[in-house]
Amino acid sequence: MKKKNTDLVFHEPHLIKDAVLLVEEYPKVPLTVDCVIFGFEENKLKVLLIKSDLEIYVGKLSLLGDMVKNNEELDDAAYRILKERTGMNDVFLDQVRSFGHPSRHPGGRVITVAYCSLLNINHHELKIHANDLHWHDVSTLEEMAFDHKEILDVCYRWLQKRIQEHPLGFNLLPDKFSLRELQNLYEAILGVTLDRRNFRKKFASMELLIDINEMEQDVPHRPGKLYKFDFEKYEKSKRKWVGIDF
Amino acid sequence: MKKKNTDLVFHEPHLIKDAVLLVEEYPKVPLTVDCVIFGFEENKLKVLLIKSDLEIYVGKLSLLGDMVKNNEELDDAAYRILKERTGMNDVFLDQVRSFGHPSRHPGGRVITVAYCSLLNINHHELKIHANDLHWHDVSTLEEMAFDHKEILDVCYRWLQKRIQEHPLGFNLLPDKFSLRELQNLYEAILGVTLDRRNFRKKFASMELLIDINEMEQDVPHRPGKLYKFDFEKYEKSKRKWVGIDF
DNA sequence: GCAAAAGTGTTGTCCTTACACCCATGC
DNA sequence: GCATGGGTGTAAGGACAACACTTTTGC
Repeated sequence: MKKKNTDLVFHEPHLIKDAVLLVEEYPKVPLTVDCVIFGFEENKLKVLLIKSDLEIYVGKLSLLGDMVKNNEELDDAAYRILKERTGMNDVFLDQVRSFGHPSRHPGGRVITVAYCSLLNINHHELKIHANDLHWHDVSTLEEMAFDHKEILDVCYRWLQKRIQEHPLGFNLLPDKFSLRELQNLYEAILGVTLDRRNFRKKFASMELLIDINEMEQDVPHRPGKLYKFDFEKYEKSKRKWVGIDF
Repeated sequence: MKKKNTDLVFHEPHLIKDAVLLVEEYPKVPLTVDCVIFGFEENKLKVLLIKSDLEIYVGKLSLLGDMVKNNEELDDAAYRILKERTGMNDVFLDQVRSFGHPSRHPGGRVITVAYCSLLNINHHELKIHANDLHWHDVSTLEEMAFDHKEILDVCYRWLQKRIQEHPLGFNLLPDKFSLRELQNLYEAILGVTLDRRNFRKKFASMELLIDINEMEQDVPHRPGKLYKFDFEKYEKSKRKWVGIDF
C-alpha cells in the first residue's frame, strides 16, 4: 500500500513488518456521520433537521451528525446518533456515500459518511428538542449548514431509487395500512401522481400484501381494506434481476 | 453537532464561535482509498491486484490502495492512485461505499473509501509491475489481505447492477466494436448467457449504436459489423424511470 | 343527497422470451 | 467442404398505460 512507483521495478518488495508503524505515518482526519432521516406525515415527505450550533451558520439547518468515536464501527456510529437524537433503535439505516471535500467544514477538513433512513413519524414522538430538532418539509428546503444540502439531495435521489426496488416504505406505514396510504407514500417520495387502478393492480400481482379482512375506522368516506406486507414471502422470493435498461 | 442530549432542553443553544477548536476535539483516523479496477480480456472479467507488502499478509493479494493526503479530495485521491499505479487518467471512477470496521487493518483503525472502475485492458498496458501488479481473474479469487475480499465482492455486485443501468461497458470495448464483443462483455460481467438474437434486438431498439459501415478484420469466420456507441444521444435521452419493481 | 374515496376491467401497445435456419469468411 | 460465428423473424405471453362508472360511508 505504501510503496511508490518511484521504487525500482522488479525488486523483491521488502515486506513491512510493523503495520502499526506504517499506519502511524498516515495523515489522520476527523470523521463524522450524518444521518438523513426521512419521515412521512400528512402525505408529505419530511426530513429530521436541527439548527446548527455553529455561529457562522446561525439560523441555518443541519443534518443530525456527530463524530465517530475511536474504534467505533461506522454503522454503529450512525445507529448511536439516531438513538441519541430520537430514542429509536428499530430503524434500518443504509450507508449512502462519503463526502470529503477539503473545505466542506469550516473547522478544517472533516470527512463525513452519510446514512439514510426512512421511518414513520407517528411511531416515534420526538422527546428531544435540543437545537430545535424538528421535521422539515423536503420540498421547502432553503440553504443549509456545511454541504448538508448536497448530502440531502444525494440521499433523496438515493431514496427515490431505493424505494422503487425495495419495500422500504412499509417500515414507515402503520402495521396495517390501506392501499391509499401506500400510494400516498409513493407519490410523496417520488414526486409524481400514479394511476390508482394500475397501482393497485401492480401490488395485487406481486402478491406480497396480506388482506387481513379489516377495514379502516373513523374515516370520513368509504373505508378501505387494510393490508399487511408479507415480509417473509418477500425475503424468500427476492429475485435476481437481469436486464439491460438505460 | 457536538451538543449531547444530556443538555437541558429548551435552552437557547450557545453558539460555537470557533469551529476549528471544535474539530480539534474530534478523534482522528487514518483514511485510505482502495480502487477496484475491473478489466476485460479474453472474454473474462479481471481485476487489478497487487501482492500485499505487509509481512502478515505475505503472498496474499490486495487492492490498489493508498492513504488520502492532507486536504486531498476523496475523488482526487482515487484518480491519483489510479494514475500512479497504471498511468491512466481517462477512466471514470465511482465511489461505492466506505468500510470502517475497527479491526479491518492490522496497523490499527483505518477507514477506507472504495472506488470502482472498469476499463479496457488492451488500451492500458501495465508499465509498472511493482508488487507483482497484475490482472487477476475475478472468478478464481482466493483469500485476500485486509477485508479486500469483502470490498471486492461489494464492488462486483455494485458493478453488475450498474452495468445494467448505465452504458459503462462501452468504455472498456474498443472504440469500434462488434455486437459479439458487446455481448461477451455483458455475459462475462453478469455471469449469465444471453440469447444472441434478443440481445441484438434489445440494442437495436435502443437506437444508441451507430452503424459505421465497417466490418471486423482478420477474424476466422464471417466478419461482423462494427458499431460505435452514441454517447451524445445517450446523454440527451437519459430518462427518469418511475416504476415499482421488487 | 352530497362529498369523498373505494373498488373494479378492458383494450391496445409494447417488451420479453423462446426458438431455427441460411450466410459469409478463413482455413 | 467444413467449422465458426454473423445475421435474421415470428409467435405467444406478460407487463404497462390509459381510461369511467358504481359503491360505500360520514355528514
